[in-house]
Amino acid sequence: MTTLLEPLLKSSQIPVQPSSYAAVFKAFTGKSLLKQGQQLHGHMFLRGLRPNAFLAAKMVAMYASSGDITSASTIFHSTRNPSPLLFNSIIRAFSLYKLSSETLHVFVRMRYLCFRGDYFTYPFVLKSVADLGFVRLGECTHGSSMKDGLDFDVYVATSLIDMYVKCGELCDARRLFDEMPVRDVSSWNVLISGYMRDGAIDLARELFDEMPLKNIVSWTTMISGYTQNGLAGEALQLFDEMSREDSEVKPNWVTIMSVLPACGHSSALDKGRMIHNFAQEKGLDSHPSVQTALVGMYAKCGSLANARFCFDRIKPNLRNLVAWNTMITAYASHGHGTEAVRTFECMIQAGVHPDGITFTGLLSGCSHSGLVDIGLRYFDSMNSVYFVEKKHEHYACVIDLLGRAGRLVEAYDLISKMPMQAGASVWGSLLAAGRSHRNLEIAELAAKKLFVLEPENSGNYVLLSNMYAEAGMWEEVDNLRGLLKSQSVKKNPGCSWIEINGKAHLFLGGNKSHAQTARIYSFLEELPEKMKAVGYVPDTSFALHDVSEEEKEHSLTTHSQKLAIAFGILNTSPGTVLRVTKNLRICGDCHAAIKFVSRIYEREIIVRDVNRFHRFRKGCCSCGDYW
DNA sequence: CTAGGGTTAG
Repeated sequence: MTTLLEPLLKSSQIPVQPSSYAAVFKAFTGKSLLKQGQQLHGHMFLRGLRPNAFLAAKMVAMYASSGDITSASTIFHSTRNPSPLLFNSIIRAFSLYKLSSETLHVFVRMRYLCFRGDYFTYPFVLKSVADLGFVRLGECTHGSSMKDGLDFDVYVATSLIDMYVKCGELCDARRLFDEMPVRDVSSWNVLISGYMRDGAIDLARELFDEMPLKNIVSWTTMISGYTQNGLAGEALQLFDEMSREDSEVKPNWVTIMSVLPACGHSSALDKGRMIHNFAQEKGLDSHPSVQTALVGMYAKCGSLANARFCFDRIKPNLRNLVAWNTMITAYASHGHGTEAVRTFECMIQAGVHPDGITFTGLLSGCSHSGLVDIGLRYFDSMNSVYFVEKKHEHYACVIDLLGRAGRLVEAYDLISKMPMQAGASVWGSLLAAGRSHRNLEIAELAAKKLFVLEPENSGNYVLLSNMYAEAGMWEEVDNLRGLLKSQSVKKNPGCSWIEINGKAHLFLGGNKSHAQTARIYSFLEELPEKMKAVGYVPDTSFALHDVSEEEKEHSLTTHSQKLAIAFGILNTSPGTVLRVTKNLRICGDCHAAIKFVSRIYEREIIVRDVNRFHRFRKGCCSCGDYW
């Protein structure tokens, strides 16, 4: 491009026609040639040429595409007779920079000057409206597009649907879609995405099945929609379907990035590895966002080493906030607090500014590793050093930090000093702390708040009930059970799953429907004796039943967690690492039992519960019994 | 010119 500029600057017959300049500005647009553009601008200025509206439009486009929105804005504002083209250029520029209110401001002025919007104007204006989420404004814009006779233009109508979707007006979006005379793949995609974001999975699926032509975005929208609605299985199924050889669409990097969290969610390590290999083969693994998604996938599948490996493969200058956050959270969930802290400091060194998510990761990392004072210091520095607002979730982390360490009074004190109303996560942390430090008074206090805040959460009743049971307070246990019934709380059934050779095997507590039930149960029946021989004492306080000690012990042996581990030991060769995932928090008895199992059978067992990872080796757990 | 996106405590 410089070749275009040099002769122009040196030539004795320097162009005087604004249109010549305009042509060169246009040539510079979209090629990050800011320096050359500025040079040309300066040259023009020295020649005393004031840009007309047409030239200004080209300059705006050049500056906007080169990252200098300020200059673009200045040029727009200093042009005296703006044309519709100039308005379109600046509207496009502001909208791309997410300067939504500026976009609308300019659009209003454009209307005031009685210029018609065209199909280059409305999509950008509507995008800004969508970003702001102002339905009323959207309706006005809709009306305006009708007046200009463009409301059924494919682009404009699709943008209108997207706007209604993003403002939460799904019905209006649907009506418009149904009325459209001509639809585009994008029109379908916009609505599908809207339904998915609204959790209307079935409606999304219906449209997807119905649409005449699907492109890669349609497929990816469905996959990420399933993932975000917690339907990992459906996401993976759809991914497989579209990856078949005869499929007319091919996954791209966005698809890969969208499907990886589904592997993470279901702890499908083998599946995740397969997708990683697939991405490598197709050259789709070089994008930093894909690499970040890989870090998250490996971390959630229990493979911290692979997570770190993928993180290191991201080019240092491309490690953005999300990448750092993912790595910090990975260490935190695996109980590697010191590493989380070290990673945080590296991030600061690298000049990346932390956000709220960084601190939830960092603080929970400190919490899981007992780094109480370090955590408290970071909490204090959030506002003052890093200018990150302390939000409710950060208080929840710090209450957890103090609570785990047994500093219950301080934790309670902090709750009373919170600048906002303490919610369920804060009281939940306190309840857990009361439980693990056997402080019935604190636990009762927290539980009472929780019964009001989230009456449907069975976990709270179970936790308190277990504490009553442990203290032999059977009357209170009965009362709680009554309360549980009257509130018609559904007990969230515990389940665990293990992946063997790429296939997931799911176990429910006490369930006997698995094909190998007999083997599993006989394995588990022999287990207590073996464990008792090396010093195990069952902790029956984790069984929520007012029954004899013997029976309690039995129901413990069939916790889903133990079924999955028994199945794993029976179906893998000696020495294979077992990875088990549980939908609830791991119970104390299972935790103790797995420690023994890891020793007796010489296995490394990695357990992921709702909160974190436990890595059992040689009779010890990575959490140091601190969870 | 419109559509799909990786990180969030307990």
